[in-house]
Amino acid sequence: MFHLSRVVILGNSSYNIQKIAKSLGLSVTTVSRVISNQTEKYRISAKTAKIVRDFIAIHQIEPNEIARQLRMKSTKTIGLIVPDIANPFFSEIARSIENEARNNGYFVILGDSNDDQKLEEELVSLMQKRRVDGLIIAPVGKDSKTFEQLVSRNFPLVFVDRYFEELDGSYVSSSNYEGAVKATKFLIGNGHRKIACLQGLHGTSTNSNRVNGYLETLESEGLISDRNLVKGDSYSESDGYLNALILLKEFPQITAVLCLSNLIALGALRAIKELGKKVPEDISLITFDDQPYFQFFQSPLTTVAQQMTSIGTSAFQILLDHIVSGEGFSKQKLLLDMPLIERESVRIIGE
Amino acid sequence: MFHLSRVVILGNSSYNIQKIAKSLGLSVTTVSRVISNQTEKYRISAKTAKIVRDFIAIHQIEPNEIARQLRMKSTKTIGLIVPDIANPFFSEIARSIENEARNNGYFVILGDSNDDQKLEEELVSLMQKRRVDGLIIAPVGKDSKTFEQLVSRNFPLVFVDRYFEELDGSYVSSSNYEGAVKATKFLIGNGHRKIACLQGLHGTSTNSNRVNGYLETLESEGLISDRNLVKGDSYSESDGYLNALILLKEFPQITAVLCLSNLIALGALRAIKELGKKVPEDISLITFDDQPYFQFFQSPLTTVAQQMTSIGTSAFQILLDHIVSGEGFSKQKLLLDMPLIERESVRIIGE
DNA sequence: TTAGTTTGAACAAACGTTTGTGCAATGCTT
DNA sequence: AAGCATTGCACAAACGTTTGTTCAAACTAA
Repeated sequence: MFHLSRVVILGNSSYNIQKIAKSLGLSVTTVSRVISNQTEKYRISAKTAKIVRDFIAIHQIEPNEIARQLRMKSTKTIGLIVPDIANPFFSEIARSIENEARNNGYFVILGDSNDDQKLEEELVSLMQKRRVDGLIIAPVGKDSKTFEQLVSRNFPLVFVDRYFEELDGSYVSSSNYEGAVKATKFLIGNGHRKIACLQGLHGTSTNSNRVNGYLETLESEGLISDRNLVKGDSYSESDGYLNALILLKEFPQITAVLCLSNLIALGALRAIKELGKKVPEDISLITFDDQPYFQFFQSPLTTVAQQMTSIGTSAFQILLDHIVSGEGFSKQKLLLDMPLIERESVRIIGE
Repeated sequence: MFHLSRVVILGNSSYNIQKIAKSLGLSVTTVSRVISNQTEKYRISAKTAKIVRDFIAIHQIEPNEIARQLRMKSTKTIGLIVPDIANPFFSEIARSIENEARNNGYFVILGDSNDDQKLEEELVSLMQKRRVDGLIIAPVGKDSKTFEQLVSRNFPLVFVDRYFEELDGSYVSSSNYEGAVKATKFLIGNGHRKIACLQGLHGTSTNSNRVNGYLETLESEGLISDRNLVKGDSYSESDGYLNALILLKEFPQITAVLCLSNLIALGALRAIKELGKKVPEDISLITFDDQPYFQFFQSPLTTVAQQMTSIGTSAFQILLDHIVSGEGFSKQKLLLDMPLIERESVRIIGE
């Protein structure tokens, strides 16, 4: 027999629990129960358990998780769909979700919708096929129809960043209205009267809330709120650039601009530079979404920050809660505080 | 009968192809073959195919992908493990990989190793259990032992960014040596003689290549290469900060510093600022890993750029090649060009 | 009409787990 | 020594697909 049993097999050489069972003269059942630590419940002797465990350790066997998923009807996987994983705002959220997920035994499969509604819908469908246990989505945000069925089926789902008023789904976002109020008041407090706003995607919750906060603050502070000073229709750098250009040419009296995203701010900065103007000497600027590197800018940016890490961990916790409690879960809507971080991009205008 | 068949069932109400078959009075086999577009091969009539397809469309059925994966022994999923998904360098790579993967019918599951070797190893193991078809890993990088078995088993695997000389695995990275040479020559060409280097994790391929490029260029250009001017042991912001502080205090004669990562540069900048010095007036700076926002810095940073998108797409293509060609695959080692992007963080020193 | 061919679909095994239940063998009690 | 409780493990079905093969019905040709 040449001691065949002593041949060393490296790595995961397609061993499965059936082969383990055969090699050890045990039943598949027993092996399975040892692996899943059910030895107590099913009275597997300590001796047998050790034999199995040693064998697995020596041969470095990784039991087939797919089969387990099929049998258990649970994949221990969640889907994460974001509009742009390369945007530090979303990648920071992704990081905290991944961390939280892993610490709770879940995997996350990543989908980048590229801010495209169609693609987003496709990703949702694909992830359903994959039988993810739940979804965390930073939706593109204009249209809730993709998610209606998911929500009405009570499928575990949490929106982050943007959400839908008309949909009774869980979400975690920031108190965007209050954030905008804070920023606008700060500008007014520093003497600014002609304040423009570079907005993001029209019709998204995030955007509406911020724009409303901005407009209503202007009015409550006794200034005129001029819709013409609100421009833009995307959270992107290019949109920020283009509209900053238009805005500053059209209304030279503008002394401050409120940017509704980090990318928009980058675009605005590019436009301002190109026009030969300076921040904050010529134009003051406040933006949403704080980034660590903002402090190193020519003029370190004053920002309204989102608590990305908290958004991520809360979102996962809510999702997990939904997954485990199933039908009995009641939707959670969470709005996190937005601290104003003062740096040097806002000039004080004397009266 | 109350026309029960007309009850509208919304969404994926746990329909599977068995129930479809039963509802339609067909066999599971037939339904499966329609779904997988094998109607030609198995001669399913167009009429039958249409009936099945219509039924699926109406009821919005998503066939169970898990069962398919089990049967097919292929998950159409790859694992992506990076040290820090919140680092724009890695998130950009992640984006291009996700894109490329989706366009080829693959999903990517995300793992953040948090620059921790232990965690990285665990992630690899977990992903093996999940039966990913392949792995793309930006390894922490000090120790190749985690991957030895994977490579010797010829498991589809591509390293990005960092890799291991001693391991015959595929990788996609940048020509780090040449990049460092370019940067160092640029500094010397601008009159700098005392050039320090803030390095990343010691013992990683990326770091060694860059440090060697730096040191050897100093010598080839007739300057003294001083090992004491090379400090640091991590690609992180905090490491950059700490070592910049030490370095600048210890050697006040330094006129330029070469940072081996974007995060290190951020840390160095913080230290320089704290010491009351200015870039480039007091200290010139070049860093690896270009970021779009570098142009807006107090002193727009001159950088040695990596082609993140190309790294990602190439890595996936190589991986796919390995997956489909199986045993017959021959390893690919790819080093992408690193363009030097000149901005304003390097001062010209007169002789 | 008969034999041969083509068409359209079904049977059943397999992928690798988990788990309710059954059943010897052993231990304990009196 | 007999009866009962406990211990330790195995049987077999189920999860939802895919696919080689079989087979009846319909068509074709002579």
